[in-house]
Amino acid sequence: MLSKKCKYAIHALVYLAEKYHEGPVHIQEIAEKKHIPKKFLEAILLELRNAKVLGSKKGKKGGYYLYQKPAEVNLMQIIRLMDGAIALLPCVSLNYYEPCEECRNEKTCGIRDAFSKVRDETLRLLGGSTLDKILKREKLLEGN
Amino acid sequence: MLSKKCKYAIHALVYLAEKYHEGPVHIQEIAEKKHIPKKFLEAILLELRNAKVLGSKKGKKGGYYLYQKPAEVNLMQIIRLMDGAIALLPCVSLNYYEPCEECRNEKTCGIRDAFSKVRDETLRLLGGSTLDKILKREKLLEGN
DNA sequence: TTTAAAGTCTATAGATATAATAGATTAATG
DNA sequence: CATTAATCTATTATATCTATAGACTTTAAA
Repeated sequence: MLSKKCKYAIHALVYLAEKYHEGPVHIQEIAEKKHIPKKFLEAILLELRNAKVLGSKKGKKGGYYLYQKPAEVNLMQIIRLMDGAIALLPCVSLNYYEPCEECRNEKTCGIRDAFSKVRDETLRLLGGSTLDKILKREKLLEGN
Repeated sequence: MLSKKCKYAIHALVYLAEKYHEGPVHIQEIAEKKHIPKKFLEAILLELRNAKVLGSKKGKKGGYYLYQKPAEVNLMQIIRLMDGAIALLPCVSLNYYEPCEECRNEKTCGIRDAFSKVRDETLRLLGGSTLDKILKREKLLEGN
């Protein structure tokens, strides 16, 4: 399960993708529209900014904006930033690999195979899910 | 990420699948062979027993054994029992559904689609991964 | 140049979940 | 009936997640 932090991040980013051409958006506005605790959102947006996903501007007329194009930001990136590994086991994780304590020799472990496949499929699907696709889908669904 | 509890459960079950025709196996033995804290394993096996995945026998010559055949127990079941939902979002979970607080109307939420697909693929792969397949794979890998 | 608005940063509190342990009880075997 | 091993209840420890508080910094507009 994704953490709340991660869900908040996704929703905030979708909102900012919607406002992509409208300059910086206040934390306050995002928090209200997406029902996210403001102070918590603050920390999340800051993290996304440090990861160069968002840009920010201080002072009056300040706020946050997408630093990358909506077509260049996908769910895989966001989840990795917020929650870490996407794989279900550390021993099959690409970005957060750690050896398993239980299975002595990884080479003969019969469990890893299924989890590698799950990881591959998950990365494929989440990697292909960009902010602009999510936004297009919302527009489509709202149209009905 | 799976919890330790869940990983312990999988390893213990694979071990019991290996000993499928050898009668009850002591907790102590499983704990030692798989390097799992005995008391923690106790709780795990008990839960699997209550879920009718394992059977048990008390007293001398007692222990735990697979109640179902190794081909009938798969990773999907085990994970659901130990960790709950397999889906990454509660609003796309089949067994542990809960509405999302952030998105007001689920019908027009553009985020859910990718996560439904991830869920489907994950269930397919984990559901097909049975204890006997895992065991066969281990024998195969050890053979090389 | 002052002031208000808005992001930045550090610290921490509270809640929840995870992981592990202890001890008393019950059941089966020989 | 004594021994062995599972069962059950309770508790502790640790870690992570979620959220909040408050002081500081930057910017833009009055």
